[in-house]
Amino acid sequence: MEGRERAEEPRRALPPLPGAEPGRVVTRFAPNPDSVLHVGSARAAVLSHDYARAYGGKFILRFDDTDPRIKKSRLDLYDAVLEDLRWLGCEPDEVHRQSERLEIYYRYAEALIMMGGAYVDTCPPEEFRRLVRSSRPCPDRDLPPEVHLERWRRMLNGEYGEGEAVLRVKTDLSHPNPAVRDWPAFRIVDTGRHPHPVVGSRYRVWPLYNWASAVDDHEMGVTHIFRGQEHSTNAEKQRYVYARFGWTYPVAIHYGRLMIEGGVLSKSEVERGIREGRYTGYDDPRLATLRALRRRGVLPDAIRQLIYSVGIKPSDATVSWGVLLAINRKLIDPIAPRYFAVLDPVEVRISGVPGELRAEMPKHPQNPGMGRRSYSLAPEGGELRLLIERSDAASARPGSVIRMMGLLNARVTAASPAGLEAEFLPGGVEEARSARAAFVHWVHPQHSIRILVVMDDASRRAGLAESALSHERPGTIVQLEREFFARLDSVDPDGSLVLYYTSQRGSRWPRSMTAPQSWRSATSHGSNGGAPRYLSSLKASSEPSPATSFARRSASAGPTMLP
RNA sequence: GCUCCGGUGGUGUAGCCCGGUCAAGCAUGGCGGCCUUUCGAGCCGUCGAUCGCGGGUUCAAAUCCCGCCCGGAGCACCA
Repeated sequence: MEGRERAEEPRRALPPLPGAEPGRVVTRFAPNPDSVLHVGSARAAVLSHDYARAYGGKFILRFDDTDPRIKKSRLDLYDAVLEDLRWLGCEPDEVHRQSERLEIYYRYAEALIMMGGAYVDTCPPEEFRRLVRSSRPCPDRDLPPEVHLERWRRMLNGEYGEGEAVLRVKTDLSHPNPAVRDWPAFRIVDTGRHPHPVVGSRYRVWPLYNWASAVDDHEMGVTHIFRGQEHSTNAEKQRYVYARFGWTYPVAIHYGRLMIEGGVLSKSEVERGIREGRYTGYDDPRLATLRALRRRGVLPDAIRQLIYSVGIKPSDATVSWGVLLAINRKLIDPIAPRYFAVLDPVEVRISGVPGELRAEMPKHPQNPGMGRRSYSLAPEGGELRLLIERSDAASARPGSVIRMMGLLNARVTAASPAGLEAEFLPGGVEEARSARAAFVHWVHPQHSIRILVVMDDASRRAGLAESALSHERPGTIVQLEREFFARLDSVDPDGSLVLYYTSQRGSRWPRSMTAPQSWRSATSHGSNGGAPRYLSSLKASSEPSPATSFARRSASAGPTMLP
């Protein structure tokens, strides 16, 4: 692992962990369940989990839910976080909630008070701040431990109101960083008015982050801590507690923020946006939450590889969607079955079709084991009507040859904004090649279903896809050939199959900068300028309501878990 | 303001500790080409950084030293 060989591949493995002994590594992921996980939080989770596994150690999930008031936890989010974590492949060995461990924090507090290492401060906050800024003690500081023990009991008994007393850890009043000087360990919360979602109003004295964290990391035998660099002064604060008790502080590794360019990530912005209805939920495709990425068809391993490649340095990193999606494409390409879909359809009328034609295409060109999709298409009066993409039709010229992939070749005889007329040409792929034909995908009206694609900017595009698509399970990531990857999601109330856009090659943010011109016309309601009557009279499918069977499977399948 | 931390192509990252083989590797992106029944997938090629700026040490600096500039984080009875 050492040596100075050049990296020729993106990092696929973790660098060695400082101070790690095989079998003795304990890590923890400590979120506050006040929102769902996003790519940034995934960084701590993945590193903590993967290092624990790499060294045969233990990975603990600990909910840091000790603020019943400002960063209030929500009961439903404890489960949501665990679900996100499992999806990421980070199954915890133990799960704890700090709100259920208050007695433990109290015990250590008492011990420290008796050692003279902590005191109950009854100075008004402003007064304390004024004193400590000039390195002077609050008068309470030098009272004997017995007095503070007594005050501590009174705190617990509810004899002080909110803000009237706080337990502080004695550190160093001349520490260069005022925040480190005698930092607070416990404060009083009126849980009658602000009940905690787990323990209600059972406790009034609540530990602050540094106390609960310090005690738990020791109690749980944590050896390595991964967290954002905003916690680096906290490590410094906690070292005072460890020194007093004679404990060894874990190896703390701080890293910078990980953001996705243009992806909304801030907890408060996510919460506010959802509340105000600007986002459809935690899984709105514009968000960089894990749930949004999952719904879009981003695999957990893509996120993991991204985190590995960004590494563990303390500076912030803003990666583009392109990088994440490119990693993801490499993973989904081998497993995504191929289907035809036309989002902005125009009609092609092909005359001279000799008889019934059979289209048969592999679901995956490199993986025959995935099966095939096939359709028998009967011409009416020698004429076959197909739908193709408007942009494809626009580049066809009378006289040119067009290849309906997997089906037939035809020579274009007339082209207009309403569509194409063409005449059947015998021959297959070879003939099409030598005629320099344009290879295009198509949909037959009688063998199609309606689809609705939720794009990465949350707009919706309606279209048609070949009917076999309806036999795929929800959660499957497919490639709509020559267009993009998308994840099968659900069935819309109007019967359309709903897909979430995953990505296409070269996609950047904002995508509209690079989108083909044909996309501009179709934004939210699925334009169909060329064949409106045709589309509206279209039957959803010739097959026995595939949408319904899809819906049934969809309902029983539960949350989508990809292999 | 104070305390930490960081600055390599558009973006992310490797190298910096142990100076030369680094006018700098990889990925993404742009461009061009190829492709076995069919794909905006894949493959190949190519474009793009004198390594924040200035000075110093040295035969030699992205790598060591000093100064400056820029950016981030922290400075809560939040986590």
